[in-house]
Amino acid sequence: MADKILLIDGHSILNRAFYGLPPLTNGKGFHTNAIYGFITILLKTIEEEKPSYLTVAFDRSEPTFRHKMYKEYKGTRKPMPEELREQVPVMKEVLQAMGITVVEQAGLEADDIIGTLARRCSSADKEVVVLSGDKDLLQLATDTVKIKIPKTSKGQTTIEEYYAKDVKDKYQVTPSEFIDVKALMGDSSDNIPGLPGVGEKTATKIIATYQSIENAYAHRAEVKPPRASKMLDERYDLAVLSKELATINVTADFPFELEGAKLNNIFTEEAYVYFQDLQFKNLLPKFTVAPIVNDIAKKFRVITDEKEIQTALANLKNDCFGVAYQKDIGFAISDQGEAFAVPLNNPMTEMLLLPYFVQALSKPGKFCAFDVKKLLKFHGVPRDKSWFDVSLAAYLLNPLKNDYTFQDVAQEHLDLVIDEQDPELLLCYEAYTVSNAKEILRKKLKETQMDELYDTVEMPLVFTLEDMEEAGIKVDAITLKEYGDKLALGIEQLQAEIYAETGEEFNINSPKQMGEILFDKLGLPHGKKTKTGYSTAAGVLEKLAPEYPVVSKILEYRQLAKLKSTYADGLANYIGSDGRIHGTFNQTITATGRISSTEPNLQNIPIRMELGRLIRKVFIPEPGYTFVDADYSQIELRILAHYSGDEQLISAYKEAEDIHRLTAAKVFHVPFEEVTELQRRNAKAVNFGIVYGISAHGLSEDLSITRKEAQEYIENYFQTYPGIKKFLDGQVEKAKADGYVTTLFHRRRPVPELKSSNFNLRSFGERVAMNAPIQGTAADIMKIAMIQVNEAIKSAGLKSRLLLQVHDELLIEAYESEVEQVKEILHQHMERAVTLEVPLVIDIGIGHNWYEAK
DNA sequence: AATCTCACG
DNA sequence: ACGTACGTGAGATTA
Repeated sequence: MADKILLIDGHSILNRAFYGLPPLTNGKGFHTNAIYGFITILLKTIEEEKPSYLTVAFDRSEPTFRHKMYKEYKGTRKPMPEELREQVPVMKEVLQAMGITVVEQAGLEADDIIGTLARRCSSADKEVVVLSGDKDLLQLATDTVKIKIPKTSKGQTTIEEYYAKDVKDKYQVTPSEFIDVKALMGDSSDNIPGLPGVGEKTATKIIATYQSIENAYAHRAEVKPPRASKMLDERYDLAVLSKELATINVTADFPFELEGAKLNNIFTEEAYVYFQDLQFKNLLPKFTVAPIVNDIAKKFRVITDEKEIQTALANLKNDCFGVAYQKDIGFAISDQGEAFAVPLNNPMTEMLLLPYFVQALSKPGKFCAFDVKKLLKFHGVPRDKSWFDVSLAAYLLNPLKNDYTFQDVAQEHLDLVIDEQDPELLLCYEAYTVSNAKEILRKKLKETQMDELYDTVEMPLVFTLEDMEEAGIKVDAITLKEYGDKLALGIEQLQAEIYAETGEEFNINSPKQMGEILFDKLGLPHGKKTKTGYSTAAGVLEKLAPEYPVVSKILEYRQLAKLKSTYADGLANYIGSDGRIHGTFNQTITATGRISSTEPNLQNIPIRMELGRLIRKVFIPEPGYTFVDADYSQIELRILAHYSGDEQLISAYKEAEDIHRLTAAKVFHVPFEEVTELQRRNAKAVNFGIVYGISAHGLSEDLSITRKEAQEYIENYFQTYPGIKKFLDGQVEKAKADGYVTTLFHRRRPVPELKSSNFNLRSFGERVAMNAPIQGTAADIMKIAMIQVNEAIKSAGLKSRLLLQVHDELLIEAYESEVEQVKEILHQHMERAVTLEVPLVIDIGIGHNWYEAK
């Protein structure tokens, strides 16, 4: 069989991959989706075709002859999005690292290179396969030149294959006639003018009949329809030019050595480095050559003998240890570049193993770990020593990641790729990574001015959160059950009524079924559509409720169903044997620096609606204790007032004036005393909107007013408080210039969206830049307050305990005789956590359950 | 696994 | 001409 050569149209495949895949980035924020898609399709095609030679052709960035021609007609092309542009040079480097020849030539487009190579190779008796995303290349098809075009439909990629006869079958014309068809119909994306009024159908018919533009012109009088006949006669010049533009040059002059394109092993060491950097983890196993000699693992040991464990522990040097513990696996300790693991196995049970772990942690010295809070849960692990939590440092340096793993830290900060399957060695790697990453992370924290934030806020907070998780909150299981039963009754009742009124039994929890019943069957006017069907969101249904009583019942059903599934039933599952719920507070989740709460989420317990709010009655203190609840009054607006330096706002807060009323008076130009309820409510919404990064659309949606009115509110607001406008604009400017914004305590929030070519994403980035410093500073202040409140309670030897944080609120289970002292501590440390231009104020509530206390 | 909906600050 | 308020987590349905 003749040798086969595969020719790839680089830009068109890269383009397809870019638009066909969701945005992917490596840890450094570099986009990788186009390269990934290209490599995937490249591997698939090599697998299918098994070519002996391979070449990828790219356009050069300089304008080519044909580009110059279009410019006279259509101006410039749409620019390539930045997210794709940055991938092009790297794509070429990756191909070169894989030993694949890349051809690009000034003055030639990739099409011309491929056309010429296809012609030369098939003359040299080679089989030729062309891979392109562009069907223009079909003009190159012959009996021995095959064109492959990937097509994506319904998420499935299939590759269509065309020899000359397949082109004829599908398009009714031969490959060379295909040029004339395209020339007649034109192609706006390629800036080929074509003949006005001639589309695909007409063009195909003309060429199928006359074989070429020239022959059609010779018979122009007979050409049908008359419109085309006329155009051919009058604008033949346009047709000729179009044909020139549409024709791929197959006789271009450029050097090419076939032997240089020989396809060898593409999984080279050089390529491995690129794949690591791009984080194509699933492709790494394809590399069979041991790419990088990894001698770190040589320093790892697995110890099972108890005597040896003793010896290893005794031999630890006292400086800085890395420690790791994995449930059901064991623990590992790293010391000065070495590491050993003590696995859990028969006969080493957890009971026997834990004391060794605690013994190791009780040695003098400093300790690094990936999740210190988790380690503190083990009985006997000392807290009063120097801990360094690597996950927190990694989070501060980039708070946008979905999860934090020590493998990612090793790759990003130590340039070490860990591809280890053995669980015990993996544990050694973790211990090794955390001990070795400490210094570099400290250095980076210092460089970003976040070392103080780390040392005085994030790291100490670990202990506060662990105290809170250990304390848990008592829940009255019996009352919770009764509450659930009551909801179940209501749900049953409403369900029956909804079925009766719609005349059908369906799953009310299914938005799909509900949409069909409401909008198709009953013909109610539908509002927004989602990508899968009608929207049945509360906002849409509320607009219909006054006119259609059944919709109100659906809304009520939804409310009850939510309360039952998420809260009544949901919370019951988390009540422990001590009658308390011990949730988890997460410190490395949010982009802004807030903490989050999971398993269960205790930060979204209902309060806004009375029926939901009742559930707070099941959260109760121990006998002899009382709840003391403290929340910051308008902390975000106060931070905004501080940042803006606006004298009116600052003095209003100093005088404890009603800020929403003041805003209403200014924005609506009425005397302070004459502000109506509605005006105050609207002004409050504007104040909220400002904190979120105001947009006229968002505000109009929230207030059910027109965009124009919302725009006027906003303009009046900025006129009233010019300092706020200046501050918000400044944040957006800073984010554009630096790529991030910061809080009062130097916490960073990167804003990569501002670089996007997508308008919506960019607008989102602007709102983020305005909101993050405010929300983040509030989070910082609350964290500082929590640490201080918790410490003050403990150092005063009180029995009272901090239980929950809900962003601007702290809940304390206070021993009854300590209530006054606790209130004093809360005032002291929450209101004085930081000194701003405006006072910080808290409101305190007291009660025998959370409902009463708030 | 993705989508929709809805609970909170 | 476009389309969203900022930040979260959980349950139910559907693909």
